[in-house]
Parts: sequence; C-alpha cells; structure tokens
Amino acid sequence: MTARGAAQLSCRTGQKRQRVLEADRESPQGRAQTPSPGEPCLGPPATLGPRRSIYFSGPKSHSAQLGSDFFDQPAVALARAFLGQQTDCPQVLVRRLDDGTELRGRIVETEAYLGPEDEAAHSRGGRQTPRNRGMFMKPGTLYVYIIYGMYFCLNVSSQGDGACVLLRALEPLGGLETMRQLRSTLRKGATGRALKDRELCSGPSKLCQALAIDKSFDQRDLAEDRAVWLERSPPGPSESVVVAAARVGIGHAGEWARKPLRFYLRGSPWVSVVDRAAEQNAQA
DNA sequence: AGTTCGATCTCCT
DNA sequence: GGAGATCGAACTA
Repeated sequence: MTARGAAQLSCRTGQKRQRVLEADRESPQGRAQTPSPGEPCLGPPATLGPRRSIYFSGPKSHSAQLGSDFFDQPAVALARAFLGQQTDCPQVLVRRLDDGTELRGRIVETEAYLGPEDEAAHSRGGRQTPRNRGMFMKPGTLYVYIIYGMYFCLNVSSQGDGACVLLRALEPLGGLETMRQLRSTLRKGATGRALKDRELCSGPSKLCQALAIDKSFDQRDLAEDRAVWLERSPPGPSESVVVAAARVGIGHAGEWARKPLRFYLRGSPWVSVVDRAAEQNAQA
C-alpha cells in the first residue's frame, strides 16, 4: 500500500500545526524534569527484532519514554508490540498528574483499526473529520474521542493512513488508590462501594477514567508529551501468550467485525473480555 | 435544523 | 443477560 509511504512522508514533513484545543494544562510550567529513577527493565533491548533500533526519545522527554520509532509500525504489529509480543516486554502506560503523581499500568489488551478499508474504523471509507484527525496524524499521536456521550476511548495512531490501536485494558501497577478515587468520583452511580483492583482499568473507558485521560489529550504525541507516555515494563512473571480475537462492540461491521484484530494476554485477570474459543487457537 | 447513533459502563433481574 | 444513561458528531435534507 503506497499510502504508507505517503503517510510516513507527510508525518515527517507536511505536519500541519494544528493547535491542541485550549487545554495546555501540564506543559506551560517549565519544571525541570527530574527523570524518575530508571525502571528495572530499562536495559537496552537485546532481544529486539532487527528493524527497530532507536526506541527512546531525546533528552527533552522523560528518560524512559519510548520514542516515536516504536509507534511507526503497522496497526496489527503495534497492537501486538504494546503487549510485548516481539520484545517479551509488555509496555507500561504512564500518566503524570498535575501534582506529580504517577499512575502506571501494563497494557494487556488492544485492538487494531486498519484504516479506510476497515468497516469498523472511524476512518472507514477514508472519512476524515475534525474528530478523527488524530488517526491520520503521525504514529504515536493520540486519538481520544467521546463515546455514548459520557465516556472516552484512547487510541494511538500507527503507521498507515487512518490506522490506529485502541487501548482496552491495563494491569494497574502504580497509583492504584488514586485510580480508585478517579474511577469512583467519575462513576455515575457513585454508590460508594470500593472498586476492586480488577475494575480499575478493565475496559477502554475505565482506563481513561482511572488515568484521568479526557478529550484534552486528543492529538497529543505519546512520544513527546510530559503528562502521558510509554515505558518498558519490568519483565513479566511468565512468558505471555497473545490471543487474537474478534473486536468488541462493533456488531454492525459485517465481516470486519469477525476479524481477529483484538489482542490480549492469555490468562491475564486484567483483560476486559475473554474469548475462550479464540484462546484455543493461541500459540503457546 | 433535525435525526440518528454509537470502538461503553453500570445497575438490575 | 438486558435496559438505560447521555450528548457530541456524523449524516440527512
């Protein structure tokens, strides 16, 4: 697909300077970042695939922040890379709140949306609107949209025009109590009952609530932002098996609804929806 | 200008 | 397993 090359080119060069809403929140204060002490798994990725070499961002961003090269791969590959499929090192999403609190969660479930040909994607048929513009921006750009009038979903643009990856579930690793609080206060019922750990990030909109991610994050760059970024996770306890299953909540999209474009770590209790049938086909 | 419809979550049965 | 919440966007005219 030649669109790839064109997209990549336009990412590098013809980047329109679209102002990111009015919410500039965290950035303005030029606080000298004290890069947090390196995570254990920070070591240079020795087991990496051939093509990817420069993973980390320049000095300007957080030291452990994954750089833009990581995101520059096709949607399916990126969806699997988030789970650590090629690297044996699932990725951790980090959210730094205004007060400095860092919330962390290991990515355990994703969905790939392939672009114009994908009938389930917002970019189907090449539709490009103010809302979904992030899908067409350079790999690593966030696409955050409102769903059902009250929830948010977080996507990361990948290589390929109009292609992206939806983040569906996280294993919470740090800042659990803050997450619980964010989830409780944002919940509609507000029954007051304490949420279990598994209820914090087991769904695309739940994780947005838990990490305080809203529309103001739309079109931000995950490789450069100071308030949200990606890091390598500590090595998992066991080697992870990735399950490929049908995507969730897109019953209308005909044959595209059945394609195995959702990926999750088999056996993880943090996944939003398990698909037993699909797990039979997973490679050990 | 009016209508329709969600890449969801929660609570209830 | 199912209904209701709730509103911004996309779509129709």
